[in-house]
Amino acid sequence: MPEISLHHAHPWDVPPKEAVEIQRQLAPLVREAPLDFEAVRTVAGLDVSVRDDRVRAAVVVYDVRAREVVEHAIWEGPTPFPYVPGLLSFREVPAILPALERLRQRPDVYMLDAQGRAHPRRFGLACHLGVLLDAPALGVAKSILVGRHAPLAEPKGSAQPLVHKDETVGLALRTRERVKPVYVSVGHRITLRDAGRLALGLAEKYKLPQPTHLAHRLSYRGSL
DNA sequence: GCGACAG
DNA sequence: ATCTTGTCGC
Repeated sequence: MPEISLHHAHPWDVPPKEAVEIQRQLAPLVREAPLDFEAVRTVAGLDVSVRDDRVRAAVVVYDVRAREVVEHAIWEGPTPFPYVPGLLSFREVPAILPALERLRQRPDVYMLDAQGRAHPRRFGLACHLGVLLDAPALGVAKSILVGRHAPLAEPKGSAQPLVHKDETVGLALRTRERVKPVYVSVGHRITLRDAGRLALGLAEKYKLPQPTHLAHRLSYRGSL
C-alpha cells in the first residue's frame, strides 16, 4: 500500500484568518492541464457527512471503463473545524486524507462534492486536495458559492460559463434533462473543458456523476 | 452598512 | 450539512 505523500503540507488547526492566508499562498500552485483520458482508469468520488460533532469521510473508487465501484473506504472522527463559507477544505480535508490512506490503490482522478476554482480566492476544496496530492482533481458542486451564469438550454449536456469578477471560474452543466445543473470547476491538473466532459460522461443515472453520487450515499448511510 | 454564502 | 412523508410530474 503506497504511502500518501503530501505536497506543501501545512497545519489545519488554525484560526480562519490564517486559513485564508494559507489559501492565498497555495492558490498560485494550481495548474490547469489537459487530462489524458486514455490513462484514466479510475475516478475517486469523495464526500463528507456530519453527525452531531462527528464527521464521516467516504471515498469510492470508480472504474470508468467497467463502470463499477472497485474499492471504497470510510473514516470517522471529531469535527475539526466549523463550516465557514470559503473555508470548507479546512473542515473536510482532515477527514478525507485518512480515508484515502485506507485505499489499496491510488485513484487516477479525484472528484469532489464542492468547488474548485469557483471560489472567492480561486482555491476551493477540489484545488486544495489536488495540490496536496499533486493529482488531477475537479469540483462538481450542487450550488454556487461565487459567480453567475446565463440560463441553460433544456437538453442534457447544455452548459454555460460560470463567471466571477469577469473571469470564467467554472461551468454550469446540465447533466439530466429538466433537472437543476451542477457546477463544475477545475481542481488541479485538468482543464475546465475536460472537467466538464468527465462529469457529464459519468452522470449515468443521476444528476451527480456516479463517483460523487455513490460517495455521498456511502458517507450518509455508512454503506453502499 | 446590507445581503450572499460549497457543505 | 441535517431534520423527514408524501406527493406531483416526466
